[in-house]
Amino acid sequence: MQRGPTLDRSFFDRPALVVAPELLNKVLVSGDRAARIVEVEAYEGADDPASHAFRGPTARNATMFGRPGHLYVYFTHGLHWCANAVCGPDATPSALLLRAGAPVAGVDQMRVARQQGRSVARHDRDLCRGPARLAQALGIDGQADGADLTQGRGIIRFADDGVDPPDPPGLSPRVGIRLAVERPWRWYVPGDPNVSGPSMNSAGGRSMKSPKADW
DNA sequence: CTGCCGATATACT
DNA sequence: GTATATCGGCAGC
Repeated sequence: MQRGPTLDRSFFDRPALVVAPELLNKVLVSGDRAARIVEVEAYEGADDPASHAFRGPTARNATMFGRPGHLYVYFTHGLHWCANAVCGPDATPSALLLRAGAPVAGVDQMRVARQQGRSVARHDRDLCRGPARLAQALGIDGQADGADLTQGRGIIRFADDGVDPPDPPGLSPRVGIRLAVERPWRWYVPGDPNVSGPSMNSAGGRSMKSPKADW
């Protein structure tokens, strides 16, 4: 499986804005499947109107108010699951939405998991590009909410396989929100084709016609 | 590639 | 009733 140590609690027990760029290029392991995280977004608490935690704890967002290093999984739009890594400080809501990854192991299982009814991911690039796709590809759903990511033997964890975070990382506003859109709290790996949404890259010779604004 | 639209759980007014 | 941290299918370019 994946080489390298499992990220421990001290890694996550810091503000999400600090952890975010360091989490890029770490490997999210779920059973026999793994994806290199190439895009994350930070969400805070009472001062972040775009966050689920903005209005205080509920049954759904309880994990966000819990301990750093756990997985917050929520259901959205009536169909999709999305996964977050809870950050610090302890007992204050703070999390990183895992928005996209590059498949690195268990790709066959990912292809199976991503086939629902008639929908089929036609390119491997579509397996983990997007928060709900990433969760589905890795088999993460509501059962994984609250899982401890820092147990080395846990089913879901982050491995550091020695690939450094990008320097500098890409930075932009968060995707798909209406409030606090001006905050540049989305980090990504420049040039990675698995990044969802706007990214200042054309790695692999992809088009990049009318240059989109990028922070 | 871009844009529109529907599916529909959860939280909220 | 409305809004939402999304996605897939389709139309059109």
